[in-house]
Amino acid sequence: MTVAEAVRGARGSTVDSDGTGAAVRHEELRATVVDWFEGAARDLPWRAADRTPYGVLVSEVMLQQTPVVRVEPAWHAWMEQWPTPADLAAAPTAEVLRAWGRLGYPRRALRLQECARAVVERHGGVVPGTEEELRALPGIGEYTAAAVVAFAFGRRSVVVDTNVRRVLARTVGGVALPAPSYTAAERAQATAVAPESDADAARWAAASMELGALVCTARAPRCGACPVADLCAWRRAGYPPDAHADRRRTQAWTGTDRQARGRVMAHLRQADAPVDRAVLATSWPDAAQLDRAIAGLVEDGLAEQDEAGRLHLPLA
DNA sequence: AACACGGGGCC
DNA sequence: GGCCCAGTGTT
Repeated sequence: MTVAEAVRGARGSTVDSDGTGAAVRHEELRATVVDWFEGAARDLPWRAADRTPYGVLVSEVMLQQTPVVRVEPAWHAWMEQWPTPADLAAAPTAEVLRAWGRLGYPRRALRLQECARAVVERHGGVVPGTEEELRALPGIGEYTAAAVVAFAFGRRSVVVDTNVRRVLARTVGGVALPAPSYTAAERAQATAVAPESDADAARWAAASMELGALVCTARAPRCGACPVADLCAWRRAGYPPDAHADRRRTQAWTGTDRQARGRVMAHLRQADAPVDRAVLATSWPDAAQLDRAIAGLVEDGLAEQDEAGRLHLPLA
């Protein structure tokens, strides 16, 4: 008998302290999703038995807004080149930015190296295991701190990423999608659903994320393959449509300052010597926009100018 | 609370 | 061509 079956069998006798049935539903939801995860979990390298907290941390930072399929090869190369925080801390920043490649949001790479340097300086090169210490590191926010605590250390935390938000919005909230930005109410809901024990909380975190990534997807949810379809509030309500569809704005891309920044970074990554602004101008037609991009990159520490005004990636 | 911040793949 | 992705830091 699986855990979920045991829970379902015991449902009639389960104490329902608040009279709403919420405790029972949470328990059944968790147990069913965790059971499903046992057989459905992807075999990702940062989940391997020989994983390190540093490897988990690197994967989490790379996964901030970048899909798994694009992170996996970059993660392998990164871990081979810099297996420990001390290795990353000692690397030339230009190499770090080149290894980051086209993962996007290169400031994350900068912060990841700053993070490694902080780990060396503050924690003797050992990734800390509490949310408070992790949150104090560059590039580590609420989500990543919770994820490292759960996935690297197996301790309780409330891990809420875009997948978990969607799973809870649907199964518990009964709506198609969560609000455009993360709300305090969602945090409270996620906290209420999270199991008490370290091991159960860590399993639920991984399993609920995986359900959102593989089944309860944003675009075309595979409800026919969902282990919790029969207790999903959204399904029970008849799949009402997204109520904030009008408030979701799509990010412009073509012709934007962001694209100009990306173009300059791509040029600097492949250059083996400082690049003159006139050369960069051949790859971006709008001079004012190019100047803004360059100024922004220098401001962010992603590029530097030599005495002749040529651009290059930060050396150290 | 609202913005800025990459890039690629899929419908 | 719009939408989405294991978010964070700043204003």
